[in-house]
Amino acid sequence: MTAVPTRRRLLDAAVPLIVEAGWGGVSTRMVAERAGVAPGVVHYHFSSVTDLLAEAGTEVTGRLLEEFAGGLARHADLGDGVRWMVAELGRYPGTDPASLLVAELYLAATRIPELRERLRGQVGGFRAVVAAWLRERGHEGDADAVAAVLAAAMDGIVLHRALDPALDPDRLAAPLLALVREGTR
Amino acid sequence: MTAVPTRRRLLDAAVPLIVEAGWGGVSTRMVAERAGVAPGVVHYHFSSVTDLLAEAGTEVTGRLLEEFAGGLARHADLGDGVRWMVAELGRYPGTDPASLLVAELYLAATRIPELRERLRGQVGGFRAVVAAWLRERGHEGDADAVAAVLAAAMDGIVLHRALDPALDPDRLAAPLLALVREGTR
DNA sequence: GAACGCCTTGGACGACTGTCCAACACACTA
DNA sequence: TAGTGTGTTGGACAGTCGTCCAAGGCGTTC
Repeated sequence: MTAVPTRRRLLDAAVPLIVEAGWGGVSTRMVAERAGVAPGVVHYHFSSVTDLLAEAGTEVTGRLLEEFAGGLARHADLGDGVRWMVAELGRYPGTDPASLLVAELYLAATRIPELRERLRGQVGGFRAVVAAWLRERGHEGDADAVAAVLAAAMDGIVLHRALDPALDPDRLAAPLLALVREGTR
Repeated sequence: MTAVPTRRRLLDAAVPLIVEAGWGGVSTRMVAERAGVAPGVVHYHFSSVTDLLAEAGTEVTGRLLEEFAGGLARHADLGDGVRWMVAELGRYPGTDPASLLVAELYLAATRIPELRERLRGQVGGFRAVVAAWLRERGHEGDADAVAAVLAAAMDGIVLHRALDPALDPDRLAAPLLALVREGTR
């Protein structure tokens, strides 16, 4: 059996802690304890706790966005794609770890320029992928704008679902379809 | 001149602090100092700092949503209303105090049930107002669903704009119009 | 075997935290 | 004038925080 490097274990321990305690609630000792190492080791591998959290967080969001973009690519039809997106929304009720992590990162990014830059790149890339997907499937309008609204709506829906679990994603499919269909013939 | 009651001053001091330091970063002494009172006074008027923040925050969000609903009511045409909404979005680049406060509250609500209930009520009420507005202006589809997507998209756009200031709200008007026009004849 | 670099340990440091409370100020009623 | 109640003060309390660092464990190289 190969031992997991300490640095890796710190990153893995940080992610669930951001979700449980919130960005500002994660302490050096918490991460160290969950990773099973001494407290001092955090500052050996990372310049600060914030640095560790930012790296651990964006690692996950990058993976999430890539998976999502990959799933979208598997759908040849605009309607199928949107319906798949709505089904995917069902997996993120807003109170699950992934949704909470993303929300924590968005918020922390407003205060940490370096984190904001990383997230901006990831989200911007995702928007570009969606826009390209729209164009390839026959969208002839302002695909960039539609992609931006679509991406923002997805995040917003997850956020609102966290407040109100009664908000049924399936019912939202029709309006989202209308959004995507605009500009096609 | 009438003196502002201490309780009121604490609430007023708490709001900008949530924005500056983040929900978890606001301390008893911070609020007291900014309000110009002794630290102990916080626990005389509120059962905890969290309680103070929740009350101060929802007071502001309630006012914001009411103003927004009122502004929407002034527009007789669906198109005019959406264009007004987009213009309104320009006032919330995501890094302004109001946007940040709302984001902080959304996130804190995932961990504080009582706050979640209050926010859920406010946002639910707002969705209902938008849905009614849609129906009165001739929307014959699932106005509740459209209102939900519209409200979520607004929040999502603010969030994304915080990451990427280059995201131009004006360009998003067309897709949002398509969203609202679905179901009208 | 000695010397080296990488990694880890566990505690020291000063600063800050939320909460609580005895003491006190002031306006009001009896 | 004495008494009561509301509001305020500033510090005590036990705890946690991020960061740093002397000390030591190892595997590799000379």
